[in-house]
Amino acid sequence: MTIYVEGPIMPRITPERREARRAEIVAAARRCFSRDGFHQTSMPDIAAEAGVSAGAPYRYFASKEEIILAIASDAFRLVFEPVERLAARTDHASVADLLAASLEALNADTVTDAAGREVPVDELLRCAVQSWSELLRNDAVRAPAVEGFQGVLRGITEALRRGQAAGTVPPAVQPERAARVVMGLLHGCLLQRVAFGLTDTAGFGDELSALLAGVDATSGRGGANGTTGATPP
Amino acid sequence: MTIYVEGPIMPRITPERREARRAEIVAAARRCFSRDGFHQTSMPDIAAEAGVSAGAPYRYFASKEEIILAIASDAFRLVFEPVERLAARTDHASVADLLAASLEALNADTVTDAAGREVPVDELLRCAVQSWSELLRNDAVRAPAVEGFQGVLRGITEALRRGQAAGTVPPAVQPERAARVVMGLLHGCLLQRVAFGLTDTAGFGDELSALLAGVDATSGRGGANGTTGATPP
Amino acid sequence: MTIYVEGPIMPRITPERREARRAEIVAAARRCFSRDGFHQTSMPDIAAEAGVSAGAPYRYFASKEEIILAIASDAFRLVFEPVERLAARTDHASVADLLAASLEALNADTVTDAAGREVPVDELLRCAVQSWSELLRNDAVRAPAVEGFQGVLRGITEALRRGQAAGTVPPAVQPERAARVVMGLLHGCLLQRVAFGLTDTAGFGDELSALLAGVDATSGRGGANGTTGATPP
Amino acid sequence: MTIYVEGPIMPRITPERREARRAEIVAAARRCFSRDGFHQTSMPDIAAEAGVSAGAPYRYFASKEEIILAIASDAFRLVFEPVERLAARTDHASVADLLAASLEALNADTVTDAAGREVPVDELLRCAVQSWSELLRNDAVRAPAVEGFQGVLRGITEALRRGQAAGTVPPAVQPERAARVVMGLLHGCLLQRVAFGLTDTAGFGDELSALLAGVDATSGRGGANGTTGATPP
DNA sequence: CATGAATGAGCATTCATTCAT
DNA sequence: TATGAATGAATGCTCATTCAT
Repeated sequence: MTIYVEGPIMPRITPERREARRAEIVAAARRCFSRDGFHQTSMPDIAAEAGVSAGAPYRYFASKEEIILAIASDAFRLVFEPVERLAARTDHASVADLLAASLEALNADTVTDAAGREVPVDELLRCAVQSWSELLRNDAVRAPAVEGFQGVLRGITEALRRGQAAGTVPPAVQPERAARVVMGLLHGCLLQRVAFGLTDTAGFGDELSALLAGVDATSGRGGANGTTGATPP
Repeated sequence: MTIYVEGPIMPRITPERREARRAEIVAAARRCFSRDGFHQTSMPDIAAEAGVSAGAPYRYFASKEEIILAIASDAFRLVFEPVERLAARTDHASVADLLAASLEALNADTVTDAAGREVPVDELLRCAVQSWSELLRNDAVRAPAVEGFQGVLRGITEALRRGQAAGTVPPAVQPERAARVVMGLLHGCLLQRVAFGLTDTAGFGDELSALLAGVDATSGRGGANGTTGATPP
Repeated sequence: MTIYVEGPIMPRITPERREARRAEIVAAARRCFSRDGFHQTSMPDIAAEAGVSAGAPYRYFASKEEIILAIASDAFRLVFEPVERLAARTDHASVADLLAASLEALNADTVTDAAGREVPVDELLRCAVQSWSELLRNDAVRAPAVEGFQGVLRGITEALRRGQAAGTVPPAVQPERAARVVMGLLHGCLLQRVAFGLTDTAGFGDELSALLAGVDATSGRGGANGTTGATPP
Repeated sequence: MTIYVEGPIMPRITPERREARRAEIVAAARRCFSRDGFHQTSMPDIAAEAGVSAGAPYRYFASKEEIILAIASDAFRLVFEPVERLAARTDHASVADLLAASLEALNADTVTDAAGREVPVDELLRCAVQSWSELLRNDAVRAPAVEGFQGVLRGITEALRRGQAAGTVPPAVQPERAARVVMGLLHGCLLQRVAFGLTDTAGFGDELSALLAGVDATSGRGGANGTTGATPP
């Protein structure tokens, strides 16, 4: 005898499984994009890399652009989050500290994403560089990127203000401008690593410290500062 | 309509005319690339923008990639040349001077190319960002770009060494690393300008000076702003 | 959620329930087809409109074509049945009577199908027009449609013959040809209603009467109505 | 020596050649559509039928829909033009004359299009039936079709009014309604020919005459129309 | 039985490139 | 030389259908 209860029938795959599948597709897309670029990668390429059929990605993303957007977001988050986190919690960070914190993420081999999955940093950084191109002409990429960037800038600015109050940041520093310098160095370092083959990013942060500290160190001397072209006799 | 009588072989157009035509095509491509991106621009788009037939660009460039390459080269040259030039000729440049010199180019509205033609800086910078994506996976773009970058780096390094000898650069500075910091700031600033809408690049260079000078300032000197080459005794 | 215990084979749903489900799917398909056309409607569209899963329609129909076939049949039946019914039972119908009977169905808002379900006439008529396209190249649609059409034609022909015997149809009328005229007017009227926006189908039938009666009128006799074929010598 | 005059260079193909090529593609599409239907015909099918490459049709039509539209227009024109032409020039047409004129076109094997090319009538009529489906949900097809239809209706209406003035149309006829009857019969006849396999459209028009004349005949005037085989003495 | 994820062939369309004129 | 028509492979995406759960 058959007993049955009317009611909605459960989906064939659990939300976890679905999420895992989506992540596989994202990971495959990231590998493809990192290797071949957003526009040299076709949707069939992504499907093949993920080991699924050509139609499968469309059950998880409405379009190729949506995949690009997801990966660009991940990439920007990787770059922005560490420095934002430090900026949020410290009251006596120096400029060099903030930069060092942000560069740290670039030096890791992998990061762990929100769902606990390991993601190769190098892939994400290569996607980040491509996302810069993308945001030039794609509002869906630009808007959140710009907003995220401004958020980080604000975070750093505030941290520097607190640092000035705490005496760890020189009073002559203009927080808004310095925040841009920190982000500029971060982006510049990122680019050197992935595009120009200079993977030694550690020295990068160190050198800013050295530049500042070096001046400081010599500060017995007067015009230790390089800007002063005219060092007095 | 063209009427012509066959005769002894001679170029149908003068070399000057040919060069001008090529430049028109490059300029059209640059406008398209700047507006729509390398891969969203089709060859017919470029031809239409240049006001020539679909086949015409192929008489000047073997392929679309070659046009991209030409424009990427122009873009990299714009970024590298000013700082390289300063580095080559000065014996007592400070770190901030070098950065200021390189940022200057980014602030102009137009530059003059090798053939004396005016080129909008903004277009070139947008193409530069896209070229970064391109060089990730295109050897023809990467090789000269990396070489150019290393050349600039060497130039700055040498200039800093000479600066240390001259006393305008603190001895604690490591020239190789500092050169990378300068280029990192240059690229970071460029990106902020074209991708994140922060066009105030002037303050950017100023702030590095301030950071350095600020430290200095704490050691007794007031001059908050590093750009002032002329610090009185 | 469905809980069930295996047991002796028995239908999981009652035949009534199954039939009702099938009817829902047909109704959903009819709405979709009427709105978007046979070929702009996808199977997922139909399933969604019916509120069932994508696979469900395949438990009732082997293919999309079978659904089209079912609906085309309904549509043709709607058009053919009323006139066939009148033709079958009358012994003294005039040409105009037959036409009027067939047009009546087109003027209703809904009809009741074999299972007693209300079906919007407009939906069915729109499907009928599409079925004409379909039968041009689909034998499964054409064969029954042509057979049905010929059946109606025969029915009308016979009715006209009986009418001639009864004196309600003029002897000069050729029954086969007149039957085609009746059906032609029916189809033409249908098309005007659904495709050309002329919903006033009532006047349509009236006018044929007028045309016939009008001629009659000019010949001196009062018989205002063409249905009165019975002009005695 | 080469003499040349600057100026626009002529296109490689003459406008005539271009027009001929376009006509070939239209003819190929018409054959495909007539055989397989609008939506079962793919663009590659059309290109192959025309003996050109897959991309070629896009140099003449922006999209598949545009090809459909062009052919639907041709089809509607074929149906509307003959009756419209007669209606425009006659002052003493009878209802039967107008119908006969419009049916004549359906009986031809080929018609000559605006550019003087022979077009098989059967193909066009099959496309006409499909266009009826198309106009149900495609505004680009519907708008001109409805407008054309209303134009013909007006033309017939006016002709009937003039006929009433001339005494060739009975005064009891309501011109608007009769015009719709004429068009309804035309469409119904068309459908019988292409969809239901009844190619004898001649008898169709004859019978309307018979229906009218038959009545008339009984009133003493004699067999007005040759179709009425059975004119009693 | 019912679900809905998955498949994979197919489609409309684009575009880098060629080449007859 | 310059033109622009033509090519044909490739792309993003859809959808009828299947089948494991």
